[in-house]
Amino acid sequence: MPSAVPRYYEARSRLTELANGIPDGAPFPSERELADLLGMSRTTIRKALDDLVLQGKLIRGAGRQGTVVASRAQTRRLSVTALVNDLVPRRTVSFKHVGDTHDLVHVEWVLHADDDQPIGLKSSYLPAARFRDFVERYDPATPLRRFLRDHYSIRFAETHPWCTTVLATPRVARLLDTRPTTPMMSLAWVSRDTAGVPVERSWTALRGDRTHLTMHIPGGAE
Amino acid sequence: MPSAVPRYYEARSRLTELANGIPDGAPFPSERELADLLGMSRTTIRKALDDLVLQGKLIRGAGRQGTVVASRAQTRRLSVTALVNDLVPRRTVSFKHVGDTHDLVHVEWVLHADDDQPIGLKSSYLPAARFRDFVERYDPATPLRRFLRDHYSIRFAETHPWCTTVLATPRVARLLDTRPTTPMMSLAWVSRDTAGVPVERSWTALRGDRTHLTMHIPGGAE
DNA sequence: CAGTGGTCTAGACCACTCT
DNA sequence: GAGTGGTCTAGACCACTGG
Repeated sequence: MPSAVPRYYEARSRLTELANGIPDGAPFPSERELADLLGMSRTTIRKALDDLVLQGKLIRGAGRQGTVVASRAQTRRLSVTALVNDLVPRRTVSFKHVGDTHDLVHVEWVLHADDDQPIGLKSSYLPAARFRDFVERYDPATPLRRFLRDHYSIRFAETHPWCTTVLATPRVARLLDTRPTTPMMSLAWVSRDTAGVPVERSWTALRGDRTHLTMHIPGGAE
Repeated sequence: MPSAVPRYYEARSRLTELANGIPDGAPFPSERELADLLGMSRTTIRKALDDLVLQGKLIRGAGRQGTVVASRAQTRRLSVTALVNDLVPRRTVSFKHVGDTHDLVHVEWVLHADDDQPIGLKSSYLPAARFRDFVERYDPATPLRRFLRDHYSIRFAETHPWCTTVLATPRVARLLDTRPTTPMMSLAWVSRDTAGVPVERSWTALRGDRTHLTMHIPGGAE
């Protein structure tokens, strides 16, 4: 544990102030300029910038685009219940049988914010034996659980999703147009029918810097 | 966007395999050894190691301690409902009046896993005017909302917590014995009484690599 | 083409901890 | 004292994007 405050902490503070004084969407000084300005190496500046990017304050662009101050209020509020029950994604990534013996159906969606920015990835697995013709019959514009209820008469028991943080894998990062080490929220669950049999297993990765996950706790008792 | 796969991705894959082959708690090779072994610079190795540390697979120790493979199953399942309603933390950090005019009471707890590792920080604010003598009367071993119900006859309406990811601030990192840029889950809520008046505002930061937040979605309808 | 961010190297010094 | 992780530097090359 270092006793003195690292230089990139100081850099981070000063760059945060700097970013706050620059309008949303306006260009941020280049890394080489900042290194010169603060009298630090570009490596140290980059370490400080990494934090601001992870916080969602800055957006780095490729090539001549440079770094830009992020627009505020890009975060989307997303309800856990809606995510599990009746989410309608805008784009389907894949849709096929998987598994060594083709015993699972896999559906994958990219979730978008209102401004069309990709903010998450949802992946669901179903047992193929129980849902014959699923691939042919399913319309991705229908919420998955509603479809299962209406076309396969599934009645769902209560669900217990769990949430944690993960780092974006290279594949997820590519699909969501973000960097491979962006912290993300991971929300996973197993849907069971009223008999307790697993019906669907899903896993969702959400960009932590763009998403607020909302939930519900009943009042009254206790 | 680079076309070729960066070397630290390859390093990360190989180091992940390496870590999986080493027993929990056993020492990991030093960064200089690994740089030599994989034929990469220590900087590149460190970048790969950073990811494994953030994932919770490795733990870095100071001085001669070196890097160590983390023990599995250190993650704690924590229910959102329990966190809001009847959490009993093991240690209280502070407990005082705050605000410019001393109009708020602030209580802060460190949350521990079963093995005494700190995994989170909970911070609650109450209006001092409504809860006179709170500081004198409150016993931190009692769940906050139960105390408010029993001693101030508060009846709570439903609560809507929201969750997102944040980076640990230096202060939080120090309290939780982690590094200042560790990704954490942030869970916040406002408790209201049945009249809709805000009673308590709370904010919880949880180590993402040590915590699974569980929630509940009713079955049946829809 | 010039300038950007992304990656990578080979050094260096420090505070720290174990033996 | 020896070796560790934490920090920092001054360079370098690359793929990419805009004018």
